[in-house]
Amino acid sequence: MIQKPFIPVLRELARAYQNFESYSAPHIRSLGLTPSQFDIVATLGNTSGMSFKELGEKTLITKGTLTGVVDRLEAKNLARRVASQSDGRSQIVQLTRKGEALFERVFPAHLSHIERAFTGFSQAEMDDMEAMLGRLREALSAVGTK
Amino acid sequence: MIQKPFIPVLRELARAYQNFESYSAPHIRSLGLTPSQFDIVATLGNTSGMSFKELGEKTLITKGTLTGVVDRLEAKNLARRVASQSDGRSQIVQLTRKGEALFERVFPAHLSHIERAFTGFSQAEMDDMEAMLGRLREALSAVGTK
DNA sequence: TATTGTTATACTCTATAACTATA
DNA sequence: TATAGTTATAGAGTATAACAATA
Repeated sequence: MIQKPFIPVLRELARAYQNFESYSAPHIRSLGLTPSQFDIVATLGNTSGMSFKELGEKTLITKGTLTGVVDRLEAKNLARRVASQSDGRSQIVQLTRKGEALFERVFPAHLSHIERAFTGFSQAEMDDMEAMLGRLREALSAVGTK
Repeated sequence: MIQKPFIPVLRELARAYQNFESYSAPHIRSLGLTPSQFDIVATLGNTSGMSFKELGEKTLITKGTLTGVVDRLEAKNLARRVASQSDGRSQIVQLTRKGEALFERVFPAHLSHIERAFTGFSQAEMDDMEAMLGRLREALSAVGTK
C-alpha cells in the first residue's frame, strides 16, 4: 500500500502549528487571557476597531461564541462595544486604552521570544517558506468551498 | 518600523492550518465525533493500543482531559481500556472493532477529499514542503524547551 | 518519592437554533 | 426577507490541583 505523498505534508503542518500553539498558549495564559481572547486582542491591535461580523471572519470564531469572548474582554476592561454609525444593527469592537497597552506591551514580547526559533533560517529560506505556505493555505482554503 | 521576516511565516502557517481545520471539523462532526475524539481515533488506528501517557504525548491532550475524551469514546463503544500487564498503574487504550471499522471507513474518505487540494503540486514540491515544514516544526518545538 | 491515571472544580469554547432590532 | 448581534441550551475541552494505587 502506497502512502499518499500529501499526508506527510499535512502531518508536518499540523505538528508545526501545534508546536507553535503549545509554546504560545502558556505564555498567553500567564497574561490572564485565553487563546481566543488573545486572538481578538491581536486582531484589534493597531486598528480603530471592527464589527463583530468582520472580527468573526478574521478569527474564525462564530458569532455566538464571539459575543461571549468580547463580554469577557469587556469585563476585564480590555475592549468595548460602540454602536456603528452607519448600520444600526452593527456593533464596533475596539480595544480600550488598557487593551491597547496590553497589546503593545505583550505582543512584541510574545514575538521576540518566538523569534529565537528562526535563528537558523536565512532570509531567503523564510521567503521560500512564506511563499510555499501561502500556496498551501490557498489550496486548503479552496477545498472547503468546492 | 521594519516588520520582522518570520512574522509572515507564522501567519501563513496559522492560516494554512486553520483552513485545514475548518475544512476538517465539519466533516468530523458529521461523524458524531469532536476533533479531539477524532484525533484519538486517528492516533489509535492501525496500532495495538497505547497507554494514556503515550496517547497524551502524541495528541497534546493533557491527562485530565484525556480521561474524559476516552470516557466518551468508550460510551460510544469506539474504544476500550485494558489494564497494562507490565505496569499496574497503566491503562492501555485500544480501538474496539467498531472503532477500527470507523477508522477504516472514515479516514481514507477524509483524506481523499482533502487530496484534491494538492492537485496543483508536483511530487518534488510536496517533498520540499514536507522538508521545510519539518525544519519549522523542529525549530518551533525547540523554543518551548529553551 | 515519583509516576499513572482518576476525580473535582470552575471556566471557556462550541454548535445550534431561536430571538430582537434593524436594513 | 435578510442581516447583525444576542440569548439560551447542552455538551465538550481546558487548566489546575488533590487524590489513590502502584512503582
